[in-house]
Amino acid sequence: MIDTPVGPPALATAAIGIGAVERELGLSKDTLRIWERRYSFPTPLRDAFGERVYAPDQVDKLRVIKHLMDQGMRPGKLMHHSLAELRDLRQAHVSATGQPASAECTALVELVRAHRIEDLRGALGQQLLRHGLARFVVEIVAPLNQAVGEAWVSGDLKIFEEHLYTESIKIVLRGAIASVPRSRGSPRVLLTTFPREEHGLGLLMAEAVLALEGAHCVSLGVQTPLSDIVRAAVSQQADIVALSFSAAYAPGQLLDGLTGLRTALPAGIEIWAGGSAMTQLRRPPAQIRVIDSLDSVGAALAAWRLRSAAA
Amino acid sequence: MIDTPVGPPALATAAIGIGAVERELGLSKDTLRIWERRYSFPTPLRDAFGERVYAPDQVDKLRVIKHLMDQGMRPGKLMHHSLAELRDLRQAHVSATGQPASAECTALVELVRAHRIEDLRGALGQQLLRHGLARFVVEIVAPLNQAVGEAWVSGDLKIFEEHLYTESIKIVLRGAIASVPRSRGSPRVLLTTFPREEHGLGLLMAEAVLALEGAHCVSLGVQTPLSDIVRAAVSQQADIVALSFSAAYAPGQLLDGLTGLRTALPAGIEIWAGGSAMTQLRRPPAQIRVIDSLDSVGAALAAWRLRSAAA
DNA sequence: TTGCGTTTTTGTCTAGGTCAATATATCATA
DNA sequence: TATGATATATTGACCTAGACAAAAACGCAA
Repeated sequence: MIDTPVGPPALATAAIGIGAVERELGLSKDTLRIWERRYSFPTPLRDAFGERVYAPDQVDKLRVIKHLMDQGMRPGKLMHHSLAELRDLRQAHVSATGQPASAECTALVELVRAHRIEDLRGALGQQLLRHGLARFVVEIVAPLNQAVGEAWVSGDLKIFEEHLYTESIKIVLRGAIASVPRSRGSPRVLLTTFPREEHGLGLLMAEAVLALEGAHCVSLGVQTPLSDIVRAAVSQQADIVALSFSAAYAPGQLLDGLTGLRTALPAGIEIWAGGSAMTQLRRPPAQIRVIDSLDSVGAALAAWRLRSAAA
Repeated sequence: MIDTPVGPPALATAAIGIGAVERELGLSKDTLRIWERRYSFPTPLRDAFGERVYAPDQVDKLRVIKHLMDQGMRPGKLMHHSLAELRDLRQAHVSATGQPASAECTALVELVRAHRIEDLRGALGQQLLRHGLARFVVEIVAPLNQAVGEAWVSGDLKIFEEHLYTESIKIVLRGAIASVPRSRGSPRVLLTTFPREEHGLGLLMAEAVLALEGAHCVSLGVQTPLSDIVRAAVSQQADIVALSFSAAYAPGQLLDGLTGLRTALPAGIEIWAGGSAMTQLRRPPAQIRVIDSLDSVGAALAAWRLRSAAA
């Protein structure tokens, strides 16, 4: 049987409007227009009504630019490079900062690439059993996320493959969390993300580690407005509010949000913040516990319990 | 122990900028500005820099307006009414279209309101056992969603309470789905939502019913770009692509998206679309199966199997 | 190194205009 | 009385172009 090429040419090669780019890349219309004015990129064509129409390759380049900006680079430096040069830049950045992927990791990414999700879930479950939940999260899931994210930007993985991967991880983690005996213990931790932050995987990883360490977790899911985080923390008698920020989260909103939350939240409730956006912060705000890595959650919890016992 | 008023005055009463309103309500800046010009509402104050600042009560009114528009009403008719009048309008609309909430439903909403999420989860689990998964989804979860949504718009429930509710339902449903023996059966169904549609609860409900009926479900989670839906459907050898649209989904984008997807997708793969946005459509696009209610999923599946056997 | 002004960069906001798509109202026809 | 076509009104997405605060980078002193 011949593997007929079934790709959706009409969609994949179709040029798209400014609204579609905004939705797909998360770059506002204002931003797209002003880049065009300032940097002469992108250079969208115009349709019969004079409206901007972005070619697929420009969208690809914009995607890479967005990714590099999420890593802390600035648009002015990126805009004039070619797509190939940008890929090199990214490569250099990755090899400078990240550690090489483990063999297990590579094998799992291979399963994603082959769309063998049944096998992927099986393999994940196996790794979970082999390493235990804590090490599974820290040593397998975290680097795997990294690797899949990288592969996506370099075009090795399509979005749907990333979705398949994410869903699989979520299923495995949720299953594991559900099987941790539900402790009524302390501290009580409220987990959520700020508005605009729709990545819930980090949250789930944190919940897994916290639950395993005997904390009482209540998750609100993603995108809770600040005032509601406060209300929820009070009503649930939380000791800690745990927040997760992915790399794409705007640093300005992050700091404003955290300081605002700190002010609004009763002093007795701690704020723990983690995720890649936190590690890039030059100066984390006062009164916030930054969780650099899921490794350190256990220690942080132990410290909290000591403080709590002393008080 | 006295229940001290701990509300976050600084946050709750704070006026917000146009960008914040856009994020919170999903009304674009363009729309907010043009409403102001055309209808003299909203009437934001200006800060020291001449930028729009929306008072909390206007945001409330905008929220209700948005909700009524999602029900099919038009902005021009709504804008000049007071908040109280809008609430009456909504009430009238609800009593005209919806069926009254069952006793079980009311009791569960009460648990949400009281923030007794442990009890809520217990009660949900109990209902699940009592009714079985299919009837639980159709007779409990669906009306409950409705009731919670209504309560949120009328201000009876805060967002965080809705989040607590949603998370609880998701946990219960996911647990149930995981316990359905994973069939390698047919049809193979790919579940997801379009970009901009971030409500995954409907998807989960559909997955529960489908899985129970012996379909092989693969969920991509929410917000998959069209071209990736096509790629995923092909790579996973899906027979059916199932999509969910909440009330807020823009009808224009919905139709464009569905027809675009229909064109791009191989003819052998069916598209099933459900959710409240679908029921409001005057004329559903051709070649799309509209699922009016989760009730009808069983029948639709049976029909598919008949067609499939005949072919 | 750290801290503090200065300059550059950057994105969000302002205003008001255009226009296709959609919904509604009106009228004609079977 | 329905159905269908046509005119009119409504609506929001897009346009240009300018202003300006916040953030980052730079230079320099302690």
